Amino acid sequence: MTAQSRSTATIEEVARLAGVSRSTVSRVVNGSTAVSPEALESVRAAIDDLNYVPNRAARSLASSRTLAVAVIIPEDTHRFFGDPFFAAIVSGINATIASSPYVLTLFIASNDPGDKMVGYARSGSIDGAIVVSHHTSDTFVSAIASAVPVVYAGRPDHARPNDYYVDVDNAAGARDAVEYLIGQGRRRIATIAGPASMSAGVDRLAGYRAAMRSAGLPEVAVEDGDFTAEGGAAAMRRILEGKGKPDAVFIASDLMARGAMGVLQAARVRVPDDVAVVGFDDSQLATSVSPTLTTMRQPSFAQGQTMARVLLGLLEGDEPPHATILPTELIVRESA
Amino acid sequence: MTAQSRSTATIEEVARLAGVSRSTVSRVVNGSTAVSPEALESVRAAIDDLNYVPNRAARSLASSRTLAVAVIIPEDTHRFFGDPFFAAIVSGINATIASSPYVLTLFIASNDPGDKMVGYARSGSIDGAIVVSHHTSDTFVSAIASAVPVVYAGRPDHARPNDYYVDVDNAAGARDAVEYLIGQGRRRIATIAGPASMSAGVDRLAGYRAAMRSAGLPEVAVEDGDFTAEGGAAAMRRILEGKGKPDAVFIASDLMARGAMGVLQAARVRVPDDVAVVGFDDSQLATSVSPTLTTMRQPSFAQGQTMARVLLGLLEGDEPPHATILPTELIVRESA
DNA sequence: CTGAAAGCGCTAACAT
DNA sequence: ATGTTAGCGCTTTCAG
Repeated sequence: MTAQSRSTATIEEVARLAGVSRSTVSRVVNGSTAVSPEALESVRAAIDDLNYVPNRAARSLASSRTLAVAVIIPEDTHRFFGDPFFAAIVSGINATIASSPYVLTLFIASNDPGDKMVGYARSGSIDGAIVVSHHTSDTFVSAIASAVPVVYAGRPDHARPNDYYVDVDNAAGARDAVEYLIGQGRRRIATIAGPASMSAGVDRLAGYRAAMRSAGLPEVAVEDGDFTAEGGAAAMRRILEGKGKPDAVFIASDLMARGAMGVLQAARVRVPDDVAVVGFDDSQLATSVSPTLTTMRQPSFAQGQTMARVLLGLLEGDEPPHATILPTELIVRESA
Repeated sequence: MTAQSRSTATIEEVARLAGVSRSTVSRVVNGSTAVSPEALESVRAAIDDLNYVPNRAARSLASSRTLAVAVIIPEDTHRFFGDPFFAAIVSGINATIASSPYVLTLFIASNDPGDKMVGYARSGSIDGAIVVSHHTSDTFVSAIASAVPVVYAGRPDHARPNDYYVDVDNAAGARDAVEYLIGQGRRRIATIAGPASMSAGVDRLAGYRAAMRSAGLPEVAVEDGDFTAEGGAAAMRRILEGKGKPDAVFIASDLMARGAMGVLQAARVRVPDDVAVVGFDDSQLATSVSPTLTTMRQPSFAQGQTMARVLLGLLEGDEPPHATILPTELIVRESA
């Protein structure tokens, strides 16, 4: 049996059965108020009888809207599924879109030359998109943005004034984390930062610096850990080999923190007794390492929800804020 | 800026610029051979010039195919992202679809009353679907199946003769696992099974029984563990309290095996010295427990690829096999 | 409140 | 090899 053979009733047939015109059926389907109770009733009955579902292509062709939005993830599947950040974000997006008339399609870009996704966006298949990625600089993302309204997760690398994005307050989060360490009496606080090419990396480092500056404390050490466990370990090694022995380290991601804690353990540095450690993300990792990690929680689920809300607003013709910044929250555990 | 304002060129404009008819442009776009080199050239140039992308809705309306397939996951997002099985399956599907002309959209059914997804399938938005779920009995899945060709992951609960599915050889896998234990000299082999409501549970139990029977060994204990860690623990407790002290346990999932091993540990039963344990899945868990788990590996990525291939075949009008069964592989680690 | 009519952008016979 | 001609199923003015 082929797909073609499984045809549904058309609006024409519904109209005939209901004894009205196509227009009236269309009005009922689209919830127009200007329909008499009797017409409404008979149309509804006909729709039920025929099990009618409007053809999406025809509808979209006539109205030039699809009632579909896409989540676009320019990452390979491995990374997508391995990173809890994506899970939380997508769950949030999904939760919000599910209770709207829109349908959500998820697009993972792995192995995709880019053209297929861009073509999809430009072919009028979706009304809008949410782009979730660690590297928003992909050229094809801007090709999509020129075709449909786009909302980004996190501040885009080269954010333009009319971009829309939802970010967590990385700078404030980092500052709070460092201030917590200071409040604990720590004075020689180092940091392991994310890459300068990512806004989260930049902002978290800025937060660290702000906190240190306003407390009048010197920056003991600043090392780049590349947001990976290995990078975090290497950075920690460099810090230990340096002269400024720290009594605390603010580490810009849990993954890097795990790497760093391995190095501390190997060097027989006690956490938190000798060196306190604060991470960032509050991923599952935070509770699976030992000692458990004190870390800044990112509201990723809420971020997803918010992005969806912004996009839906955009599609309704509202004027949502271009930037929405969500607060973070310190989760205190054993490491600091 | 609204979506409507971002219009693309139409086939009409391309035709005019190229100095040919719409039909010729359509032929070029669709790769028909019956086009003269000159026409082909000028059409291509015009397409480039105008940055033309065919409108998907119009195309789909005229041809009644969408060049889109969906992966449908009737699970909540939490479960979807938490279970590595889905990650592997979806990656496999994605890998195969990516190198086809089809576009893949992922549909997670959480919070969905079902109607939206069914409507989507019935509205002619997709040419076919792959259903990946732990519980294939959802009624709305059959509603989808009546609208477009569907391929299932795993044998459906009440498989009908013209269903298409790709499964792993659960029975053979279980038998091999038990035979491995027998080969190790184990004689008093118990099993913790999955629920009788799931084909994987049924088939793995059948495999255990077949192996025991043909070795002439008695079934020491058969307990249901419900495919959860807690269920596995409870089942193990029941086994330990029973009279037939086992020297090995075949456990139908890694998750249950983890629960069971916790109980063994608490009861000071040494693994594998006192009791050997073999799991099923080869999930990440298998290497994160101690001792590491000997387990049957499921080829989930390949299963995804195969399902995609079957679906594409179906859409091409081929007649792929209704059932495809993939072999499993024993991964020997420390627990047996 | 309702119907008639004109497309939306494309494909697919059918001619030529 | 190419153009002409009907639609695909729906929305949307525009009359009435």
